[in-house]
Amino acid sequence: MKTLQALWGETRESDPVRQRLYQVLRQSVIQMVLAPGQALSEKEIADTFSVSRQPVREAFIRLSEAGLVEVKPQRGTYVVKISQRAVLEARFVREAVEVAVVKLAAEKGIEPATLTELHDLLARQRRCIEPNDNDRFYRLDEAFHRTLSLGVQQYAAWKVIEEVRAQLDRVRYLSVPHSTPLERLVDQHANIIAAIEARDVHQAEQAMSLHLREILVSMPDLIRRFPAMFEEQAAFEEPETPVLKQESMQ
Amino acid sequence: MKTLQALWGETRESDPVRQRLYQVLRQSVIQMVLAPGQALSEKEIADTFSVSRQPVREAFIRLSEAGLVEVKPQRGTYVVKISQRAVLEARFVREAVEVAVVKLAAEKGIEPATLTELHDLLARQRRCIEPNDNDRFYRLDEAFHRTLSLGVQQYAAWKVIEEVRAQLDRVRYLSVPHSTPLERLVDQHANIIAAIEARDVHQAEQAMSLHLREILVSMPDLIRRFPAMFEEQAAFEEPETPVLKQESMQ
DNA sequence: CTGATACAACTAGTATGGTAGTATGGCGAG
DNA sequence: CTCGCCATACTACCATACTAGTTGTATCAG
Repeated sequence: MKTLQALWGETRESDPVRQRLYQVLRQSVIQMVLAPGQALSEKEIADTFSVSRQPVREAFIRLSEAGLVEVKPQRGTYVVKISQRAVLEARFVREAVEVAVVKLAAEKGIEPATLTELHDLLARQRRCIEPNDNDRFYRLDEAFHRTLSLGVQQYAAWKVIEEVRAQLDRVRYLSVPHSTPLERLVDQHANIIAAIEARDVHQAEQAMSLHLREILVSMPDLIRRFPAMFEEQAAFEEPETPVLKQESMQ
Repeated sequence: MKTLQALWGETRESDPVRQRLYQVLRQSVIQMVLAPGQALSEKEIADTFSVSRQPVREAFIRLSEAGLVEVKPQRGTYVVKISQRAVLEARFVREAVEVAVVKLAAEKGIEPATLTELHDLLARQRRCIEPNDNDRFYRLDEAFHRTLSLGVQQYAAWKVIEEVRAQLDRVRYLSVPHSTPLERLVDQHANIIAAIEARDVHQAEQAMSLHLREILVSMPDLIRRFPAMFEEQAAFEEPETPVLKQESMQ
C-alpha cells in the first residue's frame, strides 16, 4: 500500500500544485488509501504536503466533480462511500461510449499503427497473467482502452470514459485479488481486437459489451464482504431531485 | 442580447459565488455574449461582478474543464473558438449515451408519470413553433432530454450529456434563426416518444440517432458564414492526432 | 535605421487572513 | 437523569497579499 507522500513524489514538480494534488488524491481514493467515509480537510492535506490551502481546495472541487469526495460547505469534505447506484450508472455510460467507439473502429477501420499498438499491449497483458501482476495489468488495461478511443480520433470520448472509470476502478481495486481472472480479461481484449480486424461490427459491439459487464458479477459479493465501503442504500428509493439545478459545479 | 450583469441577477444569491459565476460565464460563452477568441482575465471579471479573484479563478478552471475557455498560465484566459473537431466529438459522445438511454427506455419501459411529462413538454414545444420562440424551445428541448435520461434513472448519463451539450449549443445558437425548422425537431421528439411507447427498441434508437445528427447538416454552412468563430483548420482535412494528455486537470 | 536588452505592465499561481456557518461537548435547569 | 443552551473548535468560502512568469515597448548600442 502506497502512502500519500509516495504518490506525491511521483508527480511532476513542474505541474501546478493543484494538479499534482488532484492526481495523488484521486489515486488514493481509488486505491482505498483514503477510506470511504473518511473526513478530509483543506488544512490537514495542506500541512501534509507543505502547500497552502488554496490549491488543496481546488483539488477538492475537482474531486467532487468526479464524484470521489463530497464537499459540505462549512462542515467538511468526505471521501464518498461507494454507491452501487453510482457504479451502475458509471458502467452504463462507459458501455454506451465504448461500444460506440468499437463500432466506429469496426466500421471505419483503424490505422495499422494503432492495431500494432493494441497487439503489443495485449502481449504485455498476457505476461501479467502468470505472476498475477494486477497493478501492471491495470495500467495496461487503461492504455488499451485509451489507445482504442484515440485510435478512432475520439478524444472527448476518452475523457468521459476516464472520468467514469474512477467509480468502477474503486470497485475493481476492492475486488483484487478475488476478481475475474486476468486471463479472462485478456481473452476479452483479444476478442475485441479480432472483431475489429474482421470488420465485424456486431461482434465487436458484443465483445466490448460483454467485457464491460464483468464488473456486475462481483458487485453483490463485494457489498456483502465490505459493507463499510458502501453507502447504505435505500436500495430502490428514489434519490434527490437534481432537476432544476444547473450543471454540476458543486 | 443579454448582458453579463443581467445573467448575474438571475442566479441565486444563496449559491456559492464560484457557481453563480460559472453559470453566467457558461451561458455567456454559449450565447456568444463572450466572443470566441476573446481574452478574459480574473481581475476584469472579478471587478465586473464586484467579487474577488478567487471564485472567478475557480469558475475559469471549471470552464476550462468543459472546454469553453483555455487557461494559459501566466498569460491569460481565452474563450476557445468553436472547433469542428470538438463539436463532432461531442456529438459522437452525446449520440452514444443518448441512444443507450432511449434503448433502455424502450426495453424496460418508463414510468407513466415520466411519459406524461414528456408529452407535456412536447405540447409546449409545439406552441413555440408558430411564434418561432427559439429561447423557450431551447429550454424545453433541454428539459425533454433531461426528463428522458432521469426517467430511466441515469443521472450520470445526463451529466455527461449536459457537459458535451455546451459545445453543441454554441453551434446551435450560432445557427439561429437559419437552423432546422422547429417543427422538424418537434416531430423528431414525437417519433422518439412514439417508439418508446411502442417498445420498439430499434425504432427508438434510429429516431434518437437521426435527431442528434441534425447538427451535422448546418456545420459546413456555418463555417463559411462565421469563419471568425471557428478555430482555423482546413475544413475537411483530416485532423492531426490529438496530443496524449492525462486527465483534464493537468 | 536595426537589433538587442532592460523594464513596465500585465497575467495566473500560490499563500495567508478574515468571516460566517455547523457540529459537539459540557454545563446548568428542570 | 434528561433536555436545552451556549461556548468552543472546527469547517469551507471568500478576500487580499505576494510570487513568479510572459509580453509588449521603449531605450540604447551598433
